[in-house]
Amino acid sequence: MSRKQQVPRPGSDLGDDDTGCPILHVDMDAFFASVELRERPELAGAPVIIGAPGARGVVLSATYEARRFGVHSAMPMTRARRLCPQAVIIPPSRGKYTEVSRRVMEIFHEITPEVEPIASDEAFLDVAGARKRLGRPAAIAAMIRARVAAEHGITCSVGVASTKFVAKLASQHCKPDGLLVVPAAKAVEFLHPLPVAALWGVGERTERSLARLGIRSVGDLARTPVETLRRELGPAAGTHLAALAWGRDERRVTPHAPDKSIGAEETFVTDIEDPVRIRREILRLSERVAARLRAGGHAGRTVIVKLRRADFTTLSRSRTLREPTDVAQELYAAACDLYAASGLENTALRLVGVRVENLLPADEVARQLSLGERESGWREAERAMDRAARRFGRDVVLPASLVPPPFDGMDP
DNA sequence: CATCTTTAAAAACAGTAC
DNA sequence: GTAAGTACTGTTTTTAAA
Repeated sequence: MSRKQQVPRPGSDLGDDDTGCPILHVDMDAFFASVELRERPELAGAPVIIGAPGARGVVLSATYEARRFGVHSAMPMTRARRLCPQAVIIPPSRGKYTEVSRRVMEIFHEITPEVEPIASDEAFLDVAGARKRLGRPAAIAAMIRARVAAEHGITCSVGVASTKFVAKLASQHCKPDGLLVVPAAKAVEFLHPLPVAALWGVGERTERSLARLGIRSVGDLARTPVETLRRELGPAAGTHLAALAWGRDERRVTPHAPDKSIGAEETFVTDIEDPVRIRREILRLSERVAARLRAGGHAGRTVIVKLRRADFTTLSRSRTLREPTDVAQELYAAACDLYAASGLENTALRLVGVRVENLLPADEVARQLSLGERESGWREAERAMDRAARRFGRDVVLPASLVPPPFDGMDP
């Protein structure tokens, strides 16, 4: 669900020679909206927006009919409604999209194990090894599109190229419901007319930096000395973009990289100033993060608290623990200290978040702890909570401070 | 003894992606 | 008057160690 604007269609025909183009980028079209439309066929052809209908939400997905009004992903819902008042608004059903995503990815895995998911609605495939069994890359791409449409009732677009980022640009270019091969020999010709913002990694800020240098197209970028780019954008980004501008991209398709951090955050319906309530939210988030750490067999050493003021300015504070943990109470303790030290205990906040980095396998922690140090007992308590939650459902097991007060008819 | 240098790790932040 | 949630990479700054 890229929020970048569609670029104009290519002026020239690139041909369809897929020799040396083993990389596929598959991207569902308006994914969440398309999934919803399967159950609401009467809405086909209508502007539909997926997003929380209440306050403070953003657009998660929009049909092409809605996009014609200027609506796009990540846009504040209030603005989207104003741009397109007649749009049908559907609240998101995360689980549904995850399930469709999983099954679409299964199709990819039938083709090759070389699948790199980028998000629930897109993935890279390296089909070099499937050549003998399934045919040329372009044929495989067409087969994927046909199967996804037939088996799941949604359309997708596929880019075929010799490198990841050109494949990605190709799928963007032919969307929706398209297939585009960018022959290896035509990559530069394809790239140079594109606006720099089309490149993966060039967002709003980078685009503005480049515009100050008079760089608007990828061709402009290619003609700019690497030194200039490195100075302006930093060594890493400068070097990287200079290579991309000439179609050079060494990155391989790499399946399932393990998580490097796990976190949870939430924006309040209305801003909260009361530190007691903030701490209660921090506890909730700590519970969620710890449960996910344990479910994945991780423990983490660095706890990060994210705080966003009413005016949207955001700060983060972090602390590295002596020992990694997967225990909510320990995350909570560290997070509360960080919150207290932030000096924002009497400031209205619109968002808090808790995140854990420096992950490692939890069994190593257990082994280390058995060599001497003893722990608080919270770990076992929380493991018991995990088990109870699996038996009886989430939300039946809560820390006392998160149990809603009983309604006795007297409390307002 | 105090200070300077280099390196490493941690912390804070910025930017980007979907 | 708007602006989710989750996660990654890279940069700058700070702190610690050597």
